Amino acid sequence: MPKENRTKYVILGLLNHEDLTGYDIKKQVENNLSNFWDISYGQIYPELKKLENYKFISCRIDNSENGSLKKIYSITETGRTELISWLESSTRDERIKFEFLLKLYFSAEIKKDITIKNIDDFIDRHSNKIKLYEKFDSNLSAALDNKDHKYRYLTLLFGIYMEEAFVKWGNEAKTFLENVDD
Amino acid sequence: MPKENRTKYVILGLLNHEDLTGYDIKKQVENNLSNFWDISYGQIYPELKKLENYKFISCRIDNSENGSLKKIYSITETGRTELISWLESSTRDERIKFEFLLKLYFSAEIKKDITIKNIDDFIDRHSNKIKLYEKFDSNLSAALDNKDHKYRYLTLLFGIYMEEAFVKWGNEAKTFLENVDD
DNA sequence: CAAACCATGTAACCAGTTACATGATTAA
DNA sequence: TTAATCATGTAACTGGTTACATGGTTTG
Repeated sequence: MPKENRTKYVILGLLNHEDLTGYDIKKQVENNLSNFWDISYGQIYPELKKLENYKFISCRIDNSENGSLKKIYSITETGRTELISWLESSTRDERIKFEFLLKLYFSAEIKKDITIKNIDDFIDRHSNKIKLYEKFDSNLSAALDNKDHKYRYLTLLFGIYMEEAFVKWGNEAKTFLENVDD
Repeated sequence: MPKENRTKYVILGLLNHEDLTGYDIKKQVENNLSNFWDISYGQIYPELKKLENYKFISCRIDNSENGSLKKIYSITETGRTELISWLESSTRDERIKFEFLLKLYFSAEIKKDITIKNIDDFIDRHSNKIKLYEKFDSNLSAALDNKDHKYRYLTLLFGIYMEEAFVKWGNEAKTFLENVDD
C-alpha cells in the first residue's frame, strides 16, 4: 500500500486549515476522519519533526508561564505547495483488506451457526456506524454554505453509503445461510 | 491493524482445500480473494518456512527428473486445528484507509474540476470492478451446490454491493459538486 | 527464438502498532 | 482528591512493499 507517506498529508491538510498541536491532530483525525483514516502518536510526533526539518511546517511554543509544554505547528508556504501538488495528483486504487471476509471465504469448514453469529456482530457494528455518521451528517448539512463543509459532507456521505451496503449485505448473507442446507 | 499474522491464515485456509506451491498461493489470492485481500511473495515464502517449522504444514518436492524446483505444501492436522480456531474466533473491526477520501476531505483548496475528474476516474475504476465481479458471480452461482462455493459466493456478493455503493456515491458526489457554486 | 509464464527466494526499506514513560491541567 | 483529559515523546516490533536475483518451461 505505502510508498508515499500519507501521514505527511494528513498533517499538512489539517494544518492548512488551522494551527494545531500533535495532540490536536490526533483528536481531529479521530473525530472527523475516522470513517476513512486513522493515525497514532507513534506516527504523528516523528513526522512533525521531519516536516519541520523540511520547512513544510514551523513550530512555536506555548509556554503560558507555567512548566507545561505545548508545541503549536503552522504550515509554511512550501508546505502548502507540497500539499496542493498532492491534492491535485490522481489517486491509485486502495488495496483493502477485510479479515472478516477472509474468514468467511474459508468458513465451509465450521458450523453455520458460528458464521451467522459473526455476521450478526458485523451487522451490529456497522448499523451503529450509520447512526453515528447520520448524527454528524445532520450537523454538517446544516452548514453547507461553508466550502470546507461541502467536501467533508461528501466524505461522510461516502461512509454512510458504504456502511449501508455492508448492512444490506449482512442481512442478505444471513438469510442466504439460514435457508441453505448445511 | 496487525498484531495477528493473517498471512498465516490465508496460507492455511488455501492449503486446507488443496496442496499448493507458494506460487499457486499467490495466484489463488489474485484470482479469488482479490476483492478483499492481497499478498506478495515477500510475505508468502518466509511464512511458508515458518509454518513448516511449526509443523502446521509439510512440504514435498516435485522434482520430475529435471533440474526445476517445485515445493508442494500440505496442511497438517495441527495446522488444521490452528485454522479452525481462527475461523471460529470473532473478528475485530477493520480499520480502512482511503487515500481518495483523505484527498477529497481537503479539496476545498483546489479547483472543482480536478476533483470532479478524480471522481470520474474513481467511478470508472469501480464500475469495471463490478463488471469483473459479476462475471465471476455468474460462474459461482451456477455451482452453489458445492459448500465452498456458497461461502465464496457471499464474499463476492459483498464486493459487488460495496462497489455498487461506491459508484452510486460517485455519481451523487459529482452531481453535488457540479451544482454547487465554487 | 522471444515473450510470457512458472517457480523460488532475499534484503533493504517503509508504515504502523503497542507499550511504555513522563508530567500538567481540569472537572466531578 | 482522584479520574479524565491534555500533552509530548521513544523503542521495539510486526507487517508489508519493492526491487533484485536466478533459472526453467511453454507457447506463438
